Amino acid sequence: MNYTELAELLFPDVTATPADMEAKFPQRDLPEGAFVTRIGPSPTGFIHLGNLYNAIIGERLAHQSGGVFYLRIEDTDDKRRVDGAVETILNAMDYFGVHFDEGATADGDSGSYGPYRQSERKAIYHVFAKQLVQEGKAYPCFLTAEEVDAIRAQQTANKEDPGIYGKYAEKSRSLTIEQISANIAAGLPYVLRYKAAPTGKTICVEDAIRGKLEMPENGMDFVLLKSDGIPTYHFAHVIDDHLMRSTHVIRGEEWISSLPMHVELFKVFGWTQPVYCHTATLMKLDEGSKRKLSKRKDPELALAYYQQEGICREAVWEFLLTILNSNYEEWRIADPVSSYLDFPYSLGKMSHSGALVDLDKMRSIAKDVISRMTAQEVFDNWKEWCETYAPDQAALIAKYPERTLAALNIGRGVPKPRRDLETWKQACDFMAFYYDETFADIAADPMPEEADEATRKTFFQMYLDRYDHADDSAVWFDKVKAITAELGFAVKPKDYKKNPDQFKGSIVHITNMLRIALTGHANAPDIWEVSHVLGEDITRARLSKWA
RNA sequence: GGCCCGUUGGUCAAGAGGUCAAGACACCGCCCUUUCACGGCGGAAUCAUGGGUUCAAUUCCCGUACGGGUCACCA
Repeated sequence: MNYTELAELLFPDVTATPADMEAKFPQRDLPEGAFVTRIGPSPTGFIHLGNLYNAIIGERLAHQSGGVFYLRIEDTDDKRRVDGAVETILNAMDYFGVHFDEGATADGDSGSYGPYRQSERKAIYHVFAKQLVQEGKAYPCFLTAEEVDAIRAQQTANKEDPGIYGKYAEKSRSLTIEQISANIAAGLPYVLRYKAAPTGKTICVEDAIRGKLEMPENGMDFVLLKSDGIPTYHFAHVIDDHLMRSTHVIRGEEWISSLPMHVELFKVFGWTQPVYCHTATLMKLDEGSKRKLSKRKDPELALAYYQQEGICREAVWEFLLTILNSNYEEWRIADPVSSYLDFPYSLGKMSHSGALVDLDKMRSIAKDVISRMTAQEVFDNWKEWCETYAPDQAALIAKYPERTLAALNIGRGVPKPRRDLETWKQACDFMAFYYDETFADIAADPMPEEADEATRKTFFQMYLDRYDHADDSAVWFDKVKAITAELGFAVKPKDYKKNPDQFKGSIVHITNMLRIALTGHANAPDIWEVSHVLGEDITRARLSKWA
């Protein structure tokens, strides 16, 4: 077989050479130790936590080292392509603050190693496919889907490894150039397969996360180019990451089993392999056992979920960082003010096993994140979220901007800020009592039983009689204490606890009544502060209902 | 089924051949407190399992179980 002739027959239009490609996409001029990383999502219209998880690793490694982080769209599968999916990816990454130095954009590319959509790189792949054919390392295969299925069925029946290899590849491998030529002339579709030459050895790859990975070398005549001339993931990955000069390939552990194919291709091309970083799968606790997060069953897998719930981007980042690097939490405790971007992320601290996505923990982190913001930051972020997801709330915020800001300021800016707010969605519920429009809808907590109805009425009358909106917090509280004593309640909760028979209740119950009347909740911020945010009219109106 | 990856409390996890096996979230109790929150103190709770190697193994090796992945002209 004359391979040069075959290569010309298969790729008559390809005139560029691998050397041309090397020249066109030269080594990057980057400082020593700079990482070049990427994410390569498929535009299926669904972008999930795992995408963000890997994106954060790549982004951190690249940007911490003065390297490059880029976006490549892996759209080699026509059937799964969804219109607008690239925008979805871009929007989600932007929302979560993941920025690319180069790569696909909504309507094109930015950067000099493109195109960054695999569907637009056909000519590049064909240069290397042609090279492989020329060297006798790839060949056309005219097997139909039915024939391949039949082979697999037979292999399964014989308990053999499925696939096209060895004797099962013989039929295609032994085609003469005349037969191939005739087939092509007849318009028969074919794929280009890699011609495996297994030696029975074991390959060994040093994974940056997992350490040494050992497995049998590739023995399959796997597909390089599909019948439409578009490459499979395997071929595209090797060509792209080489030509785009990726130094590190960060991808999910589901790729470990195809590593032999990739290693083989890097070897036959004579290229140095990037460093592989295979990440653990994100898991979920379901009925007591761990399982992979599922697109169908687990809404929290989709990034859109976090946007809809209003979990702020920093919280998602910090949560992911805590499961990404085991020392992140300690770092954060030691340094509660710095941005998470200041954390020195490292591959060595990554876990090998699948982390469970614990929404409780994420909420706890979200509380911390929001508690560290200024009132104005909370105001802006919350309002922005409401504008898309809660228009009624957005209208209220717009109607009462000062009151809202003042409310958000309660217990904030102090060393130990309140942690009332966890998500923007939850903020709508929490903040409802600040607006008469939504206060009415709150299912109020029950008044404490320690005060019977008569006592309660008396209390509110006394309170309103003596209430002076101008009182400062100390004067105001002295009045509360005076009423408490007059009504036969203990001013110090401890006294009531020690001698429950001597008192009707304690000041706890008194303030509870106030709080519930004012906010509907037994759990709410400081009463004096709330009163002053609401203003005298609203305060008196709400309390009068109980007098 | 073959090949591969993994397994430290409920969860995230640190850890080293000899430790009282960190820390965080959640939980429970107490304290502080005008509620809540915050904070403080304390508690319960873990090395999947069976064999080796070793003076000593949760840590190293082998097997088993369990979980996961993968075996496409999908990524």
